[in-house]
Formats: sequence, structure tokens, C-alpha cells
Amino acid sequence: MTNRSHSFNVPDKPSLDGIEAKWVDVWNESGVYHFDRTKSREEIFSIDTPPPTVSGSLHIGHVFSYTHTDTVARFQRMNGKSVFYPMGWDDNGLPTERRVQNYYGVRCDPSIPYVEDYVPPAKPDPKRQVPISRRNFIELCDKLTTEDEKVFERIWRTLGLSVDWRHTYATIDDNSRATAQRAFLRNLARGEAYMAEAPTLWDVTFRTAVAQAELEDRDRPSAYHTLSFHREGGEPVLIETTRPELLAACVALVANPDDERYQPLFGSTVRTPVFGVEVPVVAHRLADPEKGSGIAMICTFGDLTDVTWWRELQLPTRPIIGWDGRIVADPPAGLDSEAGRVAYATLAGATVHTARERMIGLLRESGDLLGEPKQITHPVKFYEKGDKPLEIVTTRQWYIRNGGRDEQIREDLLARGRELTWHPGHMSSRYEHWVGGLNGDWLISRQRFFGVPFPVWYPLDDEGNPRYDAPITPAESALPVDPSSEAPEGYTADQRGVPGGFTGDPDVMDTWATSSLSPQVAGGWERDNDLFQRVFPMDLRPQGQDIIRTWLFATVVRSHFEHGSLPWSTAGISGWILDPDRKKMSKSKGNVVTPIDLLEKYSSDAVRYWAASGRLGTDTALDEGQMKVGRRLAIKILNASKFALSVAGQDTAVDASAVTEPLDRSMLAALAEVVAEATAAFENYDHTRALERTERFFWDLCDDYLELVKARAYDTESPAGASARASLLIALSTLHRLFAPFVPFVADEVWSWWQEGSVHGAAWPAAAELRTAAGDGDPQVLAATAEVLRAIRKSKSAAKLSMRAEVSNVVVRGKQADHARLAGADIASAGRAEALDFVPSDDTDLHVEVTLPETVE
RNA sequence: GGGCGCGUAGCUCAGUUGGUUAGAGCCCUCGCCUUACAAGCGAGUGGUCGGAGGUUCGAGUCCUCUCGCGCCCACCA
Repeated sequence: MTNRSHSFNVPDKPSLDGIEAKWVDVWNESGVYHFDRTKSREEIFSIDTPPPTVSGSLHIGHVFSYTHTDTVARFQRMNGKSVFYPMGWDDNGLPTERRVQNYYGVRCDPSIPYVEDYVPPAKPDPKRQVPISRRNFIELCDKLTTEDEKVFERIWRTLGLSVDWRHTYATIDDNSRATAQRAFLRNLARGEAYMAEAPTLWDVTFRTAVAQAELEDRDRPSAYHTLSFHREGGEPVLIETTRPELLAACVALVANPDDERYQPLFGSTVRTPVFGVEVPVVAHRLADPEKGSGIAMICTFGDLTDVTWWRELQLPTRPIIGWDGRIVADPPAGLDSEAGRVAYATLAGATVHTARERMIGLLRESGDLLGEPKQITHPVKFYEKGDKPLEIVTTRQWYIRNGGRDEQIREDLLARGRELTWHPGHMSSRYEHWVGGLNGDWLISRQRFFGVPFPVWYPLDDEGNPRYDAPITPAESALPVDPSSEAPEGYTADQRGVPGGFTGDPDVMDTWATSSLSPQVAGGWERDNDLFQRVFPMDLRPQGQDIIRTWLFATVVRSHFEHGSLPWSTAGISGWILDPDRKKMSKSKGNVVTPIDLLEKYSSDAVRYWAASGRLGTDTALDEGQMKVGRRLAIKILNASKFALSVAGQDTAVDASAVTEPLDRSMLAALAEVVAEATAAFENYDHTRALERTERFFWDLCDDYLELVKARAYDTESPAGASARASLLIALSTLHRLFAPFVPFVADEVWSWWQEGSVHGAAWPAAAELRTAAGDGDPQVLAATAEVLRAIRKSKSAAKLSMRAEVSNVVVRGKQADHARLAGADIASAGRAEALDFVPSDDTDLHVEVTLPETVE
């Protein structure tokens, strides 16, 4: 017997051990995933990869969604596209600041001077964070994020993402800062960005403004307090409030214009309890007669409705909450009485919580608190990263128009949303509803440190006050700039902060104001315009459903203004990962699973298999069972490939013309359909379907076809043997490529046994070629033949016999047409039957009678 | 209060424009060392498709109502 098993480079004992490390290195050196920028736009598939937040750790949800994108990238690459698949790191912003504070035990104090070669505390003390300069703080941010990014890259490589690692960016790097500043300056020049002093949602912990998109409601216990407002010569007016501490900020009472109970009061005034401030009673449609007593106090500002009332009714401003969340020292205008001032003094400087208790005390003393507070639970607005309720504070901020206050822009942006292809389609409604429900422009300034500075200075007048109406901007060629350390053109550094000199804008941009430019940052906008015109607008934006209102929308806004187009043609929205108890996995719930252990336990291919079995937009449970199945599949691919290649022996050249047997042609015809379906599925971003079809075919091939042709394939004398061997190799080559997007490690491993180059650089299989090789192949031949084989197995199984047991006779009854379809010789050899007889019958179904040897019952 | 999605074998999910006896994997049961694979192979048990009604020759697959779950949005007196 000839030893054929080593004709190709097939290992005796194929294994998944060490497969990741091996191929990560090979791919890195070969550059198989490198983007070819000589290609034209039509030959390129470009992906606007989400930059993960590096101030933490990757969790299994990242693995899930990034695998989806990677399967698409790999398909497109094999299908002939040059794939632009960059990777970014979102390292700018508050999450990094918090991580640096905790990691090093420091905090930023912009008033402190820079220290050369600063060394952070050896042992961070979370309760006593060391104040350091802004520049030192930013240096620590840079240092830590650089380290975090290396860890992330290693995980991504181990997972097998086919990213071109020459194209990376970080949202705080020079390129990102220059891009964000350039885009901002253009928005400013066109009037799309503007500065305004207005009531703003404010996080008192981080002391920064917060955008509408970053809000979330949380249920908090509270209480209704019934307060008595006094009226000249009349009954007191009773209002209910959950925020009695804001009484000093009260500017009016409001009721619904149709509310007959209060109509007589409209136009009159009442006096606030304790403080004795005279305030008008006004009417507004937003006042709900059903709520509380039907009349409410308007404060500047207790909630967003207050802002609406204040604006529309043109009420005075009496703010009492400062940036630090405490009651400000001086009483607001209008609080004139001596008694009122004394009362206010007891509140000044207190936190909101303390002020509430003291205010309740004051109201009890004066007898203006009626009854006991009624305990309730109600939703309160929080910054999604904060843990204290938001306050509303009047501040000067930068905004970008987003349709929240402009009907035409809103319509234009809604139209962009409809222009975009969504996968799954119903995700478009999230965009539609969000844009439709916007109630203000996009607030992009943050009073923080580790972010992109606004490239703006202000001249100081003779008294040293900034002239916000005359901002100084740099030339685009000077970007990126840091106005807090650089002087604007025409000024010298020593003019900073002195009358007649200048001051830099102290704020930084919100992280979304940078990440909304990810296509421009990655694509080389205004930095490498040759690249940019080849990749933009991009083909695909993959992302999570939770950031449609932020990242996706903001990116559309920026592209709409700057380029007059969508930033990409398609959005692929991934679902959530649920833990095995079907709860959404999130850091706050503490049920996050880190991927490294799973990758090591099951192999990257196995974890990818699990991830790829989740459809876009569908929440998927973390299921280690699926990873086990994926591992089994990978091992099966190794073994089946080893078998097919060892049988094929020296027949290295795949000769389609050798495929003559009906069973072989049938198998290839079926495979052609699989290729057609998988291709169509991928083109429609349905990677799950592509995987499912491929996998189904592969297991059937192993179970039935391989068994059927095993004996024949060893026959080197007859054309029938050559037909089997050629068919095996064609199927193998096709399956290796079909599996490549999903299980790239094992796919390249088996490919390397017998092919040149990487499977990931090979051409995606063509259904037409397979159909040609299949000739007149009829898929029913394999189906019918396998059915008979299964019947034989069933008989043996029922008789508790080995599959190797000899069968004396098999009789098949069925229509004559089916007779022709049966590969009798293959069935006989695979079933170990001495004879196979066919008896024509009128019955549509095949009936198989198996006669087992008499020695066994 | 509004919107989106989901409810198919014990579990995780397919089921494409309505069409023959509803599928897969896992689990479980029984069996098999068969020269690619015992981290394997073969076979089998198990759902009438959340509920009700309707359209149709025919519905898991369309319509109405209803129950349950998840997520998002909403002016927090």
C-alpha cells in the first residue's frame, strides 16, 4: 500500500493548540490584510470601525460585534475588494480621566504649574488624590492609554480581526485633534457651530455640562411637599413640589390657562413663603391640571420644563445653585426682606440635600409646610456616567446645530437617515425617533481636561474681560493648537490674561465631537486627500444600537454639514450580549465576562463561531455550549481536510473534467447552491445565514458523502476513483474558503497544507465554476443515496450492530426515476452490503429493507 | 404615555415572497473502537409554533385584539 498521507504537508495529528499564535505572526509578516490604496473607490470596501473606549477592558460583547464586522471584511476581501479596515482607540474624555485618577491617585488642578519628569505616587491613595498640573495630567493620560491600547491590540489580533494595523488612530492623537479642530472651525465659519450662554444640564460631580444624548433617567425616592404661597386679601395658594430647596429660586407660579380654579389668579401676584418674594401667577399650556394641586412653582431652574416656562414666559432669572452643586452665597435678586435674607443665609453653601432639610425646617417654623411630605418614587435625570442628579446651571457653551431648534436642518437630517441602508432595517426607527424628538442643539463643550481643546482665543478688553463676540481662530495649517499654552497669531505669550491681551478658551470638546469624525480621522481628510477620496463615503458603519442617538447621529450631522453626504452607505447594528440569565451585560451590573479566558479555553475560532451565530440587531445570550460546538467544528475541519488530502494522494492539480460520477456531480451541484446562498447572504450582511448554510453542507458532507466515496476514492485504477478524488479536492478548496471568514485560523491552517499563500488572500468561491464542474449534476442523487445509507445505518443501530457489520441484502422500493439516482455501488461499499436490489413501486417515498446476517437477531 | 423588538421542542435558535407529515444544534436515551476524527460515530425520544378571533382551498408565516418579556423615548410640579 502506498503511503499517501504525506503527499501534502498534512500533520499526523492535527490540533488547534497554538494555532492563534502561529497565524497571528504569519499574517502580520505577510501583510495579507494590508489595504491596497492604489485601488479605485469601486474596488474598495471601507469600514468605519468603532473605536473602543480603552479606559477599561474589552468584554465579550466587543468580541461579539467586532467578529460580525470581521466576517464581512474577510468576505469582501476574498470577493475582490481592497478592504480599508482601520482600528481606532477612543481614549479621549472623561472615562480616561477617571481611570487615570484612580490608577495613579492624582487629580487635575489647572492652577498648578507643570513639573518636569513628574513621578506619580507609588501607592495611589483614592481618598487623597495628589493635585497635578493639567499638562502633567494629560501626560499620564497619554501614558496609560498607550499601554491600554497595546493590550487591546493583542486581544484583537488573537481574536483574528483582519484589521490593517498600519491604519490606527486614537481620538486624542494629533491627527484626531487637528481633524476635530478643523471640522469645528469650518462649522463655526458656516454658522453651524455657535456659542451661547444658556441654562445647561450640569453634572455637579464632574463640574461639566452634559448633552441631551448623555442623559438617562433613574428612579429615585422623593417626596411631595405642600407649600403655602400667600396672597393679599385672599386664601393662600397651595402648590406641591419635590424640590422645596429651590423656593428661593422661584420666579412665578404657573397653571393651565383652561384651569378654572386658577383663572382668577392669572395676572395677580403671590408671595413666597419664608422669603416673602412677590411672584406673578402665570398661565401656560404645559401646566398639567392633574398634577399635584394643578399649580406649580417655576424655579430657575429645577427641571427642563422650568427652562421652557422661563424662556417662553420671559421670566426673570434667580439661580441659587452653583457649579459645585451648592447653594450660592448671595441671595438672588428680588430677595430683599431682612427676614428672607436671614433665612437664605442658613442655606448658603449647603449641598442640595442639606439645603432641602434646612428649607423644610424653615417652612415648618413659618407654618407654610402643610401636612407631612408624601413619599414617592420618580424619574430623575442623571448624566449616564454620573451618580448625582443633574442640576441646571446657566453657562456659556459651544453648540453645533443638529435640527433640535431648526426645522429645515431636522428635515435634512431625517432625510439622511432614510438614505442610509440599515441592518436590520427596523433600527432606522431609533434614528427617526431620536432626531424627531430633539429639543435643543448639540452641546459639544465640556469643562474637562483630557480632550480636544477648542481652537479659539478671546481678546481681553481694557478691564480684562473676554470678548466672546470676537473669537480669534488659528489658520488650519497651524492645527492642532492648544489655546491654553499657545498664543494666537498677533499676540505674544506674555499677553495672556492681561487687559488688552487674550485668553484661551478653557474647554475641551465632548468625546463625540471627535469620534463623530471617525471616517475623516481614519480616512485622511485634509491630511491625505488621495486616500480620503478612495475610501469616503465609507461602505459600512458597524456599531451598537445604544449609540445610534450619539455616535451614529453625530457622524451623520458632521458629514452632512462638511461633505453634503452620508458618511457611509450602510449601518450594521449589533445586538446586545446577554448573560446566560438573559440579562443585558454591562459594567454597572457587574456581570461582564472578559474574553481572554474564553479564547484560551475554546480557541478563537470557537468563540468567533459563537459570535458569528448571532444575527445583526439580535440580542444573543453568552453561550459556552455554542463555543464548544465551534471548537468541534474547527477540529472536524482539521480531520476532514486531513482525510480528503490523504486520499487524494498525488493528485495535487484539481481537475474538474475528471468529475464524471453522478454522485460526485450531485455533491458539487449542491455545493454550488451553497456558495450562491452564502454569497448572497454576505452581500446582504447576513453572515449568520452564510455560516449556517456552509456548516450544514459540511457536516452532511462528512456524514454521508465522505463515507459513500471513501472506498471508491482509494481506487487509483478507474476513472470513478479519479472522479471522487477530484470532487473531494474541489469541495475541500471551496469549503476552506467558505469557512475562512468565520474560523480564519483553522481555515488558513488546513489551506496551508496544500495551497500556496493564505486562504484569506484567495478568491471567494464562484458558484458558476462549481456548476461547470458539476455538469449535469442533480442534487437529488446525493439526497436519495444518503437516504438509503441512513436506512442501512438505522437497521444496524436498531440491531445494536457495529456500522462495520456486513449486510447480506438491501432492497430499495421506489419510483423508477429514483433508481437512476442511486449510487448503488457506493451505498454497497459504505453500507457493507453484498447486494443492492431495486424494486419499482408506485410509492413516492423510498422504502429500504435491510437483511442483516442471520447470526444476529 | 408613545415607539421598536421578541415570544417556535427542557435549552439556544432556523423557518426567506403563506403551500406537502414544523427543522437544526445542545441536552437526554440507546448503541458502536467504522483504517479522518472516541474532544469521535450511528440511531432515537421530544414542539402544533404565548392566547383568542379573522382572512384564505390552505397560516408558525397575513390582519385584529390580548397576555408576557426586553429595550428606547417622554415636561422629574
